[in-house]
Amino acid sequence: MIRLYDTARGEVRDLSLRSPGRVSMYVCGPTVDNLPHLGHGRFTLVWDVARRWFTFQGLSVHYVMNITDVDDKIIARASRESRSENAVVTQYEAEWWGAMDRLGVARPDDTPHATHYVDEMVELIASFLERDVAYVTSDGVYFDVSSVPDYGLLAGQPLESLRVGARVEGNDEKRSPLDFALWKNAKPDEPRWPAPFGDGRPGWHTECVVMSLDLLGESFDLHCGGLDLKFPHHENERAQAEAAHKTFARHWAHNGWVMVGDEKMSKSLGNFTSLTELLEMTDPRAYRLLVLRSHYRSPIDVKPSTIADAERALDRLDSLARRFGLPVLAGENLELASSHAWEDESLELFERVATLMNDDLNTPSAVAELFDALSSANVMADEGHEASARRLAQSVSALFGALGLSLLAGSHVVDEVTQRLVLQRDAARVARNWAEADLLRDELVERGWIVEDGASGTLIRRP
RNA sequence: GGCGGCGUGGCCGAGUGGUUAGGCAGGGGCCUGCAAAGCCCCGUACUCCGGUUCGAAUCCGGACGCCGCCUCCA
Repeated sequence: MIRLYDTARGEVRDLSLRSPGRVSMYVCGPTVDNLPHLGHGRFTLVWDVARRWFTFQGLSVHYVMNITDVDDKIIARASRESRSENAVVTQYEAEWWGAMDRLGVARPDDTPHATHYVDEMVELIASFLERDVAYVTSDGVYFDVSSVPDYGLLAGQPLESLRVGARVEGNDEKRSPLDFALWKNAKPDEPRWPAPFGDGRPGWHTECVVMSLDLLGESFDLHCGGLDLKFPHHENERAQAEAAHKTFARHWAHNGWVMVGDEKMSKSLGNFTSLTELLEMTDPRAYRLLVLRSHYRSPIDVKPSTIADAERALDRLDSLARRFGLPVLAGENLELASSHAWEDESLELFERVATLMNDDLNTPSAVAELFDALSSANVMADEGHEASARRLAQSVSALFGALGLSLLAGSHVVDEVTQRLVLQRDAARVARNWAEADLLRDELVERGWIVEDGASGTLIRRP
């Protein structure tokens, strides 16, 4: 049984699936108006891990993540840069998927785009107008939040208390400051779609209701996103579903923020608030490991010291792969527990990890278990129990693979000169010519290699 | 004003009412020709003050500090 924190209830509870063995997940994706930032990286990693884990456990997962390709910020950038909205969207969506690939985030099964669902949104909005839960103003159509009795469920407060603090701004034709735009009338030179209530474009909150229900159907299992979407975005999705008399998500799950804590550091050393930038300066797996090592609902601090910490921990994992020559797992392929043999220590490890993961995705404790097992495998090997050591190491690798983290033994293209140095050094060592061997090692190090002496001779790898 | 979260050893970061989290860094040792990798050992922790308890970092109350949401945001 998988247990997961449900934001709507404010507690960890059993994941109740619409149909046994199948998980339908909708994750609120990015607006493609800019380069992805660290927060995008975190939420995609968190839900990628969840998806992979569910799959690993034998569940059939339908994973949907939308792309918002119509939005004020997109229009603003297009106008600022004197190009079309489409050019902006095309560029930044490509950047998005490029970053996702580098992060090792598996592609969703469906990636609906808002602009492909405008007709359906218009239809929904029209039905709201008919039913009088929405109203027309001079600049568009607004949803009347007071028409939904339990509005505020996800925010954890009733409508009245939300209203007190809400900052009133802009359009005072709104009946309540909390009412939100379903449709924005087009201004000159803005993208527009025809609608009976005036040409324009959809507001942000409508696309996810329409697309999630279209692709996953009513009463789908899991609706995920960043904590900041809890209110008002998800609240507003819920409100629309309720108003449309549709049963919406069974569970709501939200991941915590990314903090860039040490501002001084980030300013001087590496101010990588851009995910793209981070991925250029570090092994992308380090970010995944950093994310895995804190609970998904906690905030994480991403800064040079925490990244460096993760990189060194990664070294330790990779050295296991080197020692046992483990194959590369994860990546675009989702691992299945059933494709591995679990016995003895491996089975116990698998069960401990599963217990932790199934308890609200306790990745930090699961990772701790895997590090423990890593040590055990090394000890076994040191003591000469090669076969069982290898089995355990393979299980560690498989379980990291289940979390989307590949252990890399590090295969490298070795040029001829380097190869000759390695052979010369081996010869020197056989001849017990240590001075020569050390000189050759220095030379290899200068050429950027890390040199280790293994049972079979000189081993080199890149740092 | 309303709602919510957090405060763990040098750093990151889990967790349970009573027995080692884990990683990184540091110290010592084993192994090694020397290293590296690996292994072993070491150190210290639970913001503060009360309370409940045989026993609390873990429950309750209070204080202090930090943060978030209520507005576009992953």
